Amino acid sequence: MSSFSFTEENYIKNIYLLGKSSPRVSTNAIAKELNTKPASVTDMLRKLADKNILIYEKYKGVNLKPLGESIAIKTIRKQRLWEYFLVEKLEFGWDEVQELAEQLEHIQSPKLTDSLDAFLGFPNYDPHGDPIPNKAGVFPSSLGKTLDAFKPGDKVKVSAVKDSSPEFLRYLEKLKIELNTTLEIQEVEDFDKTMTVKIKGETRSLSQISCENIYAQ
Amino acid sequence: MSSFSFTEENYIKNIYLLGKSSPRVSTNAIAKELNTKPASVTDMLRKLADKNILIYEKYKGVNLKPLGESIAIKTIRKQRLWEYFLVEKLEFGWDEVQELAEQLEHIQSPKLTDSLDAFLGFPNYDPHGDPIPNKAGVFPSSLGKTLDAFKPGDKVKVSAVKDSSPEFLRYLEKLKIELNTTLEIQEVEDFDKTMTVKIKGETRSLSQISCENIYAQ
DNA sequence: CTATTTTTTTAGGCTAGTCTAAATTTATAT
DNA sequence: ATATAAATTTAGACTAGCCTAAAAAAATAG
Repeated sequence: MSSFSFTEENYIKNIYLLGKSSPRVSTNAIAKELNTKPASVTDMLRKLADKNILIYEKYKGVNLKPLGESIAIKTIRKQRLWEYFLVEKLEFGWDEVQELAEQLEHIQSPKLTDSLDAFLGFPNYDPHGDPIPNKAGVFPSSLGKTLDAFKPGDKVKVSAVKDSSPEFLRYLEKLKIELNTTLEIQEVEDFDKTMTVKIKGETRSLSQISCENIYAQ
Repeated sequence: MSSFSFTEENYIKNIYLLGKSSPRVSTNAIAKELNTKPASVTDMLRKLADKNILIYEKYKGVNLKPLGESIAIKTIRKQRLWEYFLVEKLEFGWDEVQELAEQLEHIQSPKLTDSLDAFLGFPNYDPHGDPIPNKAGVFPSSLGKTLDAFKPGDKVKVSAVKDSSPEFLRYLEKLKIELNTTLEIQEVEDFDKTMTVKIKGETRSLSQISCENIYAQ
């Protein structure tokens, strides 16, 4: 069981996140993200390449290999579970948990992560709305996108909710929206993004806030 | 706000704990406790002496100064709160939390510690029965001993409770026992350690379990 | 297409914390 | 009290991770 240092995990996680928006991650981008100098990044990239974490070609940027991706996802899972814990259980503000979660995410113990997950009720999203991968490394976003990402004419199936408070769930019940309900999107109001949808034959409107809290595909 | 590294905190905590059983803590004892070599310990002792954490005389061992003690107590507080969390909330066995708590105890955030304390209900003892210092660094044992440690004839004043569940508190209320109530211990049953005590003129009996949950001095 | 700017790498050096091996001090046993 | 053993310190070296300054490569502008 090779294990990775605090610092290595941090590099790997951030390379993964930067990789989402650009195919090759540059030395400078990493340095900026981690508040270090490009020279230090080069050193670390060499090291991580040797460890089979990523593919590194001089002057060409890097890409994670499967091993690197899996470490990144595990780290992200830990980070987001801790953020959820801090906000939901310890009553931190969602804006003050970042730094702290970045310390907690590097605690080494698979059992801890999974116990925490269970204790929190297997949340799908952290307080910032970012998806929390499950134990197997699968992101819930593979459950679909939030409703506001669709457009008139789309016919979609409800796959999950983001806000799972009793209030919201009761509201959905009233609208006759449940898991696997089919929605036909008819119109989106330019002004406030209110959506008109057809649910089981009935026409309803959903506020932007509601749409952001319903996943469909 | 000078802050201390993971490693420094660990040294300080262990020196404090070793200091409980011997007046001067030796280099070898520290090395054994931390699984390092005596030579490494010497280096660190020098450094900590320079930082005003402890008094170090070559070949004579060390003693913490007040600053060192306060850091040690804060670290112990964190460790024991995390152990409590892991056992009570995440359902770890009391025998598997040591190593993990030693990682968690070095997370830097006073707010985290106090929020965790509140979330856990301000426990006085960790799962191993070791006392958890409060925010001010006071150990609950300085609140007195549990009632079962006293003997017939003793006249004591209630200073705290260990179990602070609503059930237990309600039971105490019924017995007219509150903070600072004076108890006169009359008799202790050999068989099951039931105590007969006089409370505000009335004679009552307290089971062993109750006695173990009442602090007095 | 060449000159300049930007990005990246190399070279060499720093600190924290660790180690081994050797030297020194203290403790112990006769 | 002195010889031996045990504890401790010193000296010198190592690794991880970081830095600055300078060199090299790639991108960009005219």
